[in-house]
Formats: sequence, C-alpha cells, structure tokens
Amino acid sequence: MHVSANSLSDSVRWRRRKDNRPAEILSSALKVFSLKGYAATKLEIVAKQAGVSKATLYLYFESKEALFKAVVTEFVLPQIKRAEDQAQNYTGSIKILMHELLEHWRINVLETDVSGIPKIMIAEASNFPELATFYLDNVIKRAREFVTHLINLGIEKGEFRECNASYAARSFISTIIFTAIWEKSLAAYDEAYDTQAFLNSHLDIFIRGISKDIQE
Amino acid sequence: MHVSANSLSDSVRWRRRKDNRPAEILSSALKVFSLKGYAATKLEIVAKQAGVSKATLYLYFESKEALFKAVVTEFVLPQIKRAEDQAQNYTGSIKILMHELLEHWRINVLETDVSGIPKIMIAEASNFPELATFYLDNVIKRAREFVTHLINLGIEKGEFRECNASYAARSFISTIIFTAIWEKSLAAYDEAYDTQAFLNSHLDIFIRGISKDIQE
DNA sequence: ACATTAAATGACTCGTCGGTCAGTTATTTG
DNA sequence: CAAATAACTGACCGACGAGTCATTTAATGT
Repeated sequence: MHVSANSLSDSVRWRRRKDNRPAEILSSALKVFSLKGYAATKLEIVAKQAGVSKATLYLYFESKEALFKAVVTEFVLPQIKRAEDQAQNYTGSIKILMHELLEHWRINVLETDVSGIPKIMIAEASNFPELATFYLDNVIKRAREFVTHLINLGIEKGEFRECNASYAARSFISTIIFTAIWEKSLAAYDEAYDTQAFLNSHLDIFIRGISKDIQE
Repeated sequence: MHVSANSLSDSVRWRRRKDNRPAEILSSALKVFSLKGYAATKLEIVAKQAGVSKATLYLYFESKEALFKAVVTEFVLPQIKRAEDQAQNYTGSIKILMHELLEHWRINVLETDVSGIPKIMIAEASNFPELATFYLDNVIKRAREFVTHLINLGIEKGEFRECNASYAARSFISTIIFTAIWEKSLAAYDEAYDTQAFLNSHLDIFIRGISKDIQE
C-alpha cells in the first residue's frame, strides 16, 4: 500500500511528505488493527506498511492509543453521519430505507477494513475506559438512537406494530455489528457464506417480526 | 475465591492439593480471561486468584494457550451438550422450547463468567488459528446446526413458514452471542438495561418473523 | 523419628514492543 | 550555493510478562 505514491525512484533515502503522512499512517493502522486486533498490532508493522519508520509515527500521533482513536474518528464517525443524513428528509417506506441503509453499510463497512473496528472496541473496552466511552457515545448510542427513531417512524406510519422500538433496534443492530465482527475473526476459518443473502434474510425476518399483523 | 478452601490456618506456607488445583486454576483463569481478554491476562494474576504461584500453573498446564483451551473445554462444551440433550426427545411447541433454552442460557452463560469466552475467541481468532478452528467446530457450528435443526422441526410442524433455516439460525444466534460479548465489554460503560426483557423481545420478534403468515 | 517423594515456589532469563532521542538528510530560503 | 530548517530515522532503553529451574518444604512411608 502507498508503495507507488511513496516509492523512492532515485537515490533518495526518504522524502518529506508532511501532508500525506497522517492519512497514510491512518489507513495502514486501520488495516493492521483490523487484521490483528489492538494488542497484537505492532507499531513497527504499521510503520512499515505506511513506508515510514516507527519513530515517524510519533511525529504525528502521541501514542498507540491516540493512533487508534484517530482511526476510529477518521473511518467510523463519517459512516454514522452519512446514514443520519440519508434518512434526514426521507418520507417513503421505512422498510425500503432500511434496506438501502443496510446495503450501503454492507459495501462501505462490511467489505472494508472498517469492519475490524467493532471487534477491537469489544475486545479492548475494559483496557481503555476512556476510549470505550468515546466509542459508546459517538458510535453505538448514536446508531441505536438512529434505528430506534426509524422504527418509531414506521410505527407512526402504521407500517410496524406497536412494540418496544428501543429493544427492537438493539436486536437489529446486534446482528449487524456481529456480522462485522464475525467477518474479521472466525469467518476466516468457516466455510464461506453469502453475506448479502444473509443480511437480506435478517432484514426480512426482522421486518416481518415488527410489522403490523394482518389479523390478530 | 477459593480462599476458605485454600486458607493456611496454621503456620504452614502452602499445602499439597494436587486434586483440586486444576479446577481452581481453571475457574480463576475463566474469571480473569473473561474480565481482561486473552492478551491482557497475566498468568501472575490468575495464579494469585487461585492461591498459587505462577510456576504452579505450569505444573498443570503446558502454556497460556493450553490453559485457555482447557477453560473452553471445561466451561463451554458442557453448555452446548446440555442444550442438545434437552431438545433430544422434545415434541411440543418449538417456540416454547426456544424460550426455555434461551432462559437457561441467560442464567447459566450470560450471567456467569462463561459469557466472556466468545469475546476472546472473536478477538484472538487470528492469533490462534488452531484454537479458532477448535472453537468453530465444537461450539459455533454445533450451535448453528442445533438451532437450524430446531427451526426445520418448526417448519415441518407447520409452526414456521418455509424459509432458509440456516440463515435464520445465524440471525438468531448472532444476537445471542453478541449479547454475551456486549455484557462483558461495553455494557460496563452503558446505562443498564433489562437483559431478560430484551432477550424475550428478541425471541418474540424472531419467532413472529419466521412464523407462518396468518394470510398471504 | 527419619528418609524419601513430589508439590510448590522465588528468583531468574529472555524476547518483545511501546516509546525516546541524538544524529542524518531532504528541502527551503536568502 | 551555503546556511538554516524540520522531516525523518536507526539504534537504543526500560518495562513487562511468558516460561524455566534449582531449591524448599509438605506429605508419605517405614
């Protein structure tokens, strides 16, 4: 990664690239964190991936923890924001909106290294309380409130039955997050399965589960 | 823990307790692993919890990895087996059976340190391929096949609609496992919620989602 | 009581990795 | 084309923790 952008074609040992370093380090860090988890990630490897020395990391980030927090901020928060924006002025069927959101999430999170973040947050929460709180407030709670809101909209519109929207949101989201976690952990040893088909099945079961009954 | 069983009332520095050591070490290990994760668990701490020295651990277990594998075998496999046994000769409503199983699981896994195991397996899978495969084969796949079987029974009985039982099982299980993971990680920083009510809600939505439609 | 056995330990080694810093070198400036 | 600047690095340090082993001592047997 970054090899071409960073290649030293002439006899120069390294280049000054202050502007690009942070972004390159961040994406290298995301990749390695995602693959190895937090504790097992060696900054030496992150540095090598980014085409710099370990010491250079410390020019741009205070510590391993700070680097990880920057990764979360850089790659996860925008995803949440985007989903919120998409739903902002939507008026159609909630079911269809949720399908669109799920599809977008599958492509932009699940099939990228971003899907490795939840795994780490889960694993390391007890070791980094401050980071855990940050993630909880800025990602998890926001996502939960967002989905709860969607479900409540669906109830108001008569699309869904009266139910505990908050629990329902938890139910839905947990599978979504778990799928990400799974993809970056045990899935590597499991037989392949069709993630897209599974997610559609999940949404289908969930929507039926909270839909207004045809007759009581 | 084990303090009373292990207390050195008289002026004796330690006692020979070959028979009880492994079990005590295992439950201490479960507790610490569950709390800290694999990498952050220090065998020194496990030893102290068990009331022995670190060197004693190595009398009974070959390595940290071997200890962890023993923990999984000791505490997780019996849970799977028990669920399989309970369903063995059952003939009633699948919905009710699933409710019973879920309740048992909540009490015997979720509310104990066993709930910490999934978190670790997820986090460390890529660092311990052999352990990951073991867990996948003996826990995850077995659980998946078990639930798939239950759903297929429900379909045969006309309780559930024709659907992809395998995907449905994945859907159901993922929330179950995620709840365990959650409980031992970020839940500590989140406001409390009623786990039992949530699980019931989850089961309710799920069962509705795969039930035969009243009318099409 | 004393010798023997083996359970248990304290103190050790060794490798690893986050973090630091004095020095090097690409780049800019006048 | 120096001289000044700052981006970058290699080589190092210190902490930490898994794993080892010579020694101690509780228990057993005679």
